[in-house]
Amino acid sequence: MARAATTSDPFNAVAEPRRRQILTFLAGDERQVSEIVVAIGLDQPSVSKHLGVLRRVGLVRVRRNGRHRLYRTNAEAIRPMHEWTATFERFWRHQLDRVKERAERAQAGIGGSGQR
Amino acid sequence: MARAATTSDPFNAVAEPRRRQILTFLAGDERQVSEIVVAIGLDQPSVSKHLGVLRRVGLVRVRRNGRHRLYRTNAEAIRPMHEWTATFERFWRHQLDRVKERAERAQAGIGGSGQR
DNA sequence: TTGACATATTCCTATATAGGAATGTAATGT
DNA sequence: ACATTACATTCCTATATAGGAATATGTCAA
Repeated sequence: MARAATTSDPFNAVAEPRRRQILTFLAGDERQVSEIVVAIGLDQPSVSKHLGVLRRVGLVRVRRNGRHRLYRTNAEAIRPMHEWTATFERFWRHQLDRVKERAERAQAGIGGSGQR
Repeated sequence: MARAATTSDPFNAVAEPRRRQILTFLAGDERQVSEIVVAIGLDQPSVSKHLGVLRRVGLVRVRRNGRHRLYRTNAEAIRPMHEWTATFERFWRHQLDRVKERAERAQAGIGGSGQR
């Protein structure tokens, strides 16, 4: 089997760095495609294709205005990823505590466990 | 250009649902590969390959114990993703506020803006 | 209608999988 | 040494890009 489609879910869509850039750029205000092209530094067709992927998974919303299309990040769609990563928060806090403890033991001259 | 390697960064590594499952499973305790195989329901070689990807991007740590290898999630490596998604938190709060406002206006019988 | 502008879509190709099958390798018991 | 257990790695194939080039579509202006 090949890798899952970039349009299968937000996790796959944001795996591409350019798309993360675009989402950041579109987080605050609506922008037209030509502005995104300038900001990201990719050619227009590539930007449109990335926007297509982001739109299919609901990470951006579009609105037409004359010949322009105004895109904006749909932050709500990022929330599930935030929540998934949040489930690990208590674990990285624990890890930091263990590092701190180890440093304190070293300070006290007790010596390390030697676990590589 | 093809898609970036799954080993290029954590974002690409967690795009695969099975790898997210594995990270969740390994978040609390060390587990040996055979336990992961049972828990995830994939065959052993596939699990080993996923673990290899996760290891290369630093999302898991391994330790040998006799013939077993004990894997554990390295939560610290998930933190950058948590922080990236967190930059959108204020925007989804705004969105929720706007939805709420709209609902309140509708309740008051003022009517919507009609913006589709 | 014709032209210009803004954006989307199609075609093409090199690349990177994900999983299945088969095999390689390290550690332990006898 | 040999069988066994526990994993990792290699080989194979169908699939899905990402970007570049070219083209199509949609909108407004005269």
